Amino acid sequence: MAPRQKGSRPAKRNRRDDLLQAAIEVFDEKGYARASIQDVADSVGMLKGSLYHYIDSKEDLLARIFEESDAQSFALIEEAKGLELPAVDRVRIFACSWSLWYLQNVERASIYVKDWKYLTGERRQRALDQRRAYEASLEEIIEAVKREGSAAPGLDTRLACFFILAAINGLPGWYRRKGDGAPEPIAEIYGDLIVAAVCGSGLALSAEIAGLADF
Amino acid sequence: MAPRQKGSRPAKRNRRDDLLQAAIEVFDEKGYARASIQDVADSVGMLKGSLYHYIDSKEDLLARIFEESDAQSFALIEEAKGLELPAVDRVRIFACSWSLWYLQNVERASIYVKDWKYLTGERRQRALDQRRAYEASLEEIIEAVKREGSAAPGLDTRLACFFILAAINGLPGWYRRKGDGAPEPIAEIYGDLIVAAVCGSGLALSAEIAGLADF
Amino acid sequence: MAPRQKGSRPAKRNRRDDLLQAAIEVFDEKGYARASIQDVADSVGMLKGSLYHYIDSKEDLLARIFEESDAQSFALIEEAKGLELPAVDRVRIFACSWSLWYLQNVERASIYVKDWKYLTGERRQRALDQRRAYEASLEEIIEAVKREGSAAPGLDTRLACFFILAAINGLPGWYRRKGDGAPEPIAEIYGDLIVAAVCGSGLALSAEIAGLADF
Amino acid sequence: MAPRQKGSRPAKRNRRDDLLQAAIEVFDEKGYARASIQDVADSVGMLKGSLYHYIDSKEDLLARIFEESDAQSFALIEEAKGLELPAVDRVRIFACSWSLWYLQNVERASIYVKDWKYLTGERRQRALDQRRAYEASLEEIIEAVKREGSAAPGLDTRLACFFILAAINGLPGWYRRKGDGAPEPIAEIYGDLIVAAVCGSGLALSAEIAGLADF
DNA sequence: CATGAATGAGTCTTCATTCAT
DNA sequence: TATGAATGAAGACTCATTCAT
Repeated sequence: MAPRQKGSRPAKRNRRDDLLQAAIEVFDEKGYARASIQDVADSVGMLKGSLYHYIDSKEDLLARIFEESDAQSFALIEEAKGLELPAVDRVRIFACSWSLWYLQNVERASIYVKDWKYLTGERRQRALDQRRAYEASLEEIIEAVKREGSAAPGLDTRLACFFILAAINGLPGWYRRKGDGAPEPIAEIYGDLIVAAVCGSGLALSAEIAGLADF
Repeated sequence: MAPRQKGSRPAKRNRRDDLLQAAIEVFDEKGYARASIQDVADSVGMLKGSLYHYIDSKEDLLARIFEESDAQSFALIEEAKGLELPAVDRVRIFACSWSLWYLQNVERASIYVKDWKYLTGERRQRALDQRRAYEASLEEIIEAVKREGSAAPGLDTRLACFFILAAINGLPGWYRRKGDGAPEPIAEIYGDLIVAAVCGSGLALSAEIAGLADF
Repeated sequence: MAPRQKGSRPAKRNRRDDLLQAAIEVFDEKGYARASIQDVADSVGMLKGSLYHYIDSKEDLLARIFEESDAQSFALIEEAKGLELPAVDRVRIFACSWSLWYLQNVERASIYVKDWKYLTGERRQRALDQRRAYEASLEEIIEAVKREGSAAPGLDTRLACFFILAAINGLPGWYRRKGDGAPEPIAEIYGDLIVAAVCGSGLALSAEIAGLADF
Repeated sequence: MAPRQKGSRPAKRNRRDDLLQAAIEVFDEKGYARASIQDVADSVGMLKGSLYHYIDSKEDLLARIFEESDAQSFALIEEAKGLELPAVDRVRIFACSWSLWYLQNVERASIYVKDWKYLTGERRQRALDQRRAYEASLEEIIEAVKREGSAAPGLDTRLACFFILAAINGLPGWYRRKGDGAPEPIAEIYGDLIVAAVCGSGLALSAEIAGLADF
C-alpha cells in the first residue's frame, strides 16, 4: 500500500521536506485531528515507525508547519509595514499580499487558520502571539488611515481588523487552485473590497436614515 | 426514543435539551473531533452509555445541532429576501441579522462554521446544500444591488459573496460574550462594513494609479 | 500489512498463524459471538490492540478461517468428482473424505458449520455459494447413482443430500479427538452409513406395510 | 416502532405466551447471542424494561423455551419407546416423529439445536442430560434392531446414533415452511433414510472389495 | 402492570508512540 | 536509517438489568 521511493536517494535533506509537504497535504485534506500518522506515512512512502526519525510527535509535525508559515507570513507584514506610502495604500498592500500568500499556499494556509488549536503549551501561545501581532500590525495601519482622514467616519478599528482578517482567513475555505482562477486577480479584488470597507462610502449612513437600525 | 410530553413532569423534555446544550458547549470548546462523548456526559452529569438513550451516535448529536441551527438561520434568510426595500438595504439587513445570529449564538455558530466536515453522507450533503443556498441568496441580493446601480463598479459578485460570508463566519472566532460588548452594535458595524465593501468608494482605483497592482 | 517473507527470521510468519490457530480454538470453544477479541489476544499472549496489526476486524479473523477451510475442502470435492469409478463408490469417497476432513479439523470444521452466519456482505455470500456448490456436487453424484440403478427406489435426491450433509456437519458436535478414537475408522463407518442410506434396503417399504405411515 | 396491542386485553396469561413466541422467532432469526432483549421487546410491542415483569433474565427466556421443547419432545420419545413393534419399526417411528416435530416447530427446534450452549449452570446440565437421554433411547432401540438381526452387520451403535440425530438436527438448517413442502412426507423420507442406514444394504461392502478403504 | 430513564460493565476498534533488529 | 511488531490508553457504542414513578 505504501509506495516505495524509486531511483537514487535524492538528497538526504529532502526526506524531511517531503515529509512536511506530505503532512501539509494530509492535514489539509482530512484535518489535523482526523488525519493519522499512518496517513502521512503512506503519503511519503514510509512506514509509520520510520517517521519518528524525523519528528518527535504528531504535534511536532504540526508545529513545524506553523514555524515555516510564520516565517513566510511574518516577512509579508514587515514589508507592508515598512513602506513609505499613504496608509490606505498600505492597507491595500497588506490585504493584497496577505491574500496572495493564502491563495498561493492554500493547503498550508488552511492549516494555519484552522489547526492552531491543536498546538499545546508554549507552541500554542506562540501561535496566538503571532496572530495577535498580525492584528496589531493591521490595527496600526488602520489607525494611520484614520489619522490621514481617509477612513469611514466612526470606523471601529478593532472590529474592522477582525472583519478583514476573517475575510482573508476564509480564503482557503473556498479557493482551490483548479477552477477558481489565478491567485493574483483575486488578491487584487480582495484588496479593493477591504479598502472599500475601511474607507466606507456615502451609502454607509443610509441605514439609519431608512430607520433600519433596529434589526 | 421520542419523549412523550404528557402531564406535568417538568424535567422531561429538558434532559434532551440539556444534552444538546452541553454538547454545544463541549464541541465549541474542544472542537468536535477532540471532544469525547465522555466529555459531554460529564458535562450533563450522566454516564457515557446513558447518552445513547437520547442519541444514536456522536455524529447524530452533531447533526441535531445543525438541524436546529439550520432552522434558525433559514428563517433569517427568508426574512431578508422577502423585504420590499432597496437592494443595498437588503444587503445590510442580511448582513446585520446574520451577524446578529452569529453573535447571539456564538458557540452554536462556531460549530456551524467549523464542524460541518464531520457530518457524513446525506447529512453532510444537506449542510453543503444549506451553505450553497445562503451563498445563492446573497449573490442574488448583490446582483440586485448591481442592477440598481449602487454597487462598486466591476464588483465580482461571487468573490464579494465569499468575502462577506467569510467575514461573518469569522465572528465566533473572536467574539466571546463576556468582554466583547453587546451583539447588536457589532452587528450594525458589520452591516456597515459589508455595505461599504459592496458599494465601494472612490478610493477603489487608487491602487492601480499608484502602481501597486503588481503585488 | 502483508508480511514480507524475507531472509531467515523464523518466527515471522508464525505469529499470523498462531493468531489464526488461537482464534480457531477460541471461536470453537466459546462460539464466535460469545468469544471476544480479548479472549483471542489472551490466547496468543498479545494485547487486544496488537491483534489489529494482523487483522482488520473480528469478522476478518473469521473470514480468514473460512478462506483456509474453503481452500482445503474445495480440493476434497474436486478429487471425489474427478474419479473414474462407479457412482456408489464416488458417494462413499465423497462421504469418507469429507467426514475425515471434519474429524481431522474438528475445531475448524465446527466453526465452518456454525459460524458462517456471522459473516456479512460479500463474504457471507461466498460462504453460501460454497455451501451450495457442495450440495450441487453431492446431488450430481447421487443422480449418477440413480442412473446406474444402485439407488434406493424413489430416492429424493435433494432430501438425501441435505440428510447426508447434515449428518456429516454434525460430526464436530460430538467428536473430540481425545477419547473418541481415530478419525479414519469413523470416516469409514460414516461412508458405510451414507452409502446404505442412499442405496436403501429391502426393509424400506416395511413401514407402509405395517401401517405406520400415518405418523 | 413498537406495535400496541389493540382491542381488549386478551387473557392475562397470553402476554407470557406472546413473549415466548416472540422470543422464539427473534432468537431463531438472529441467533440467541446476537438477538437483544430490545429485539424481543419490539417484537411483542413492549418496552424493554417491561419484559422483566415476565422474565428474570435473558437466559431465563431461553430456558423457558427449552423447558417447553423438552416437554414436547420427551413425550415423543416415550411414545416410540413404548410401542410393541419390531425394533426396525420403532427406529422408523422414532425417526419419523422426531423429524416431524422438528419440521412442525422449525424455529423452536432451531434454537433447541443451536443455542443450548448459552444456558449456564444447572440449566445447561439439564439440557445436556436431555440430549444424553435421547441418545440413550435411540441407542437402546438400535441395539434391539441388532438383536433382532435386522441391523447392518457390524453396525456401530454409538456412531449410528450420532449420525441419525445429527441428520435430524440438521433439518431446521434448511427447512423453512414456505417452499419446502409439507412436513409429513419429509419426515417419512427421513424415516426411510434412517432405517436404510441402520439396516444397511448389500452394497455396504463394495468399498473394501474395490480397495477404496484407504481414503 | 407499564414506563423509560439511568446504570455499569463490556465490546470492538484506533492510534500515537516505542524499540529491538 | 528503516522496519514492523508490539504497546497501552482511549474512544464510540451496546446491552442486560434496575428502579422510581
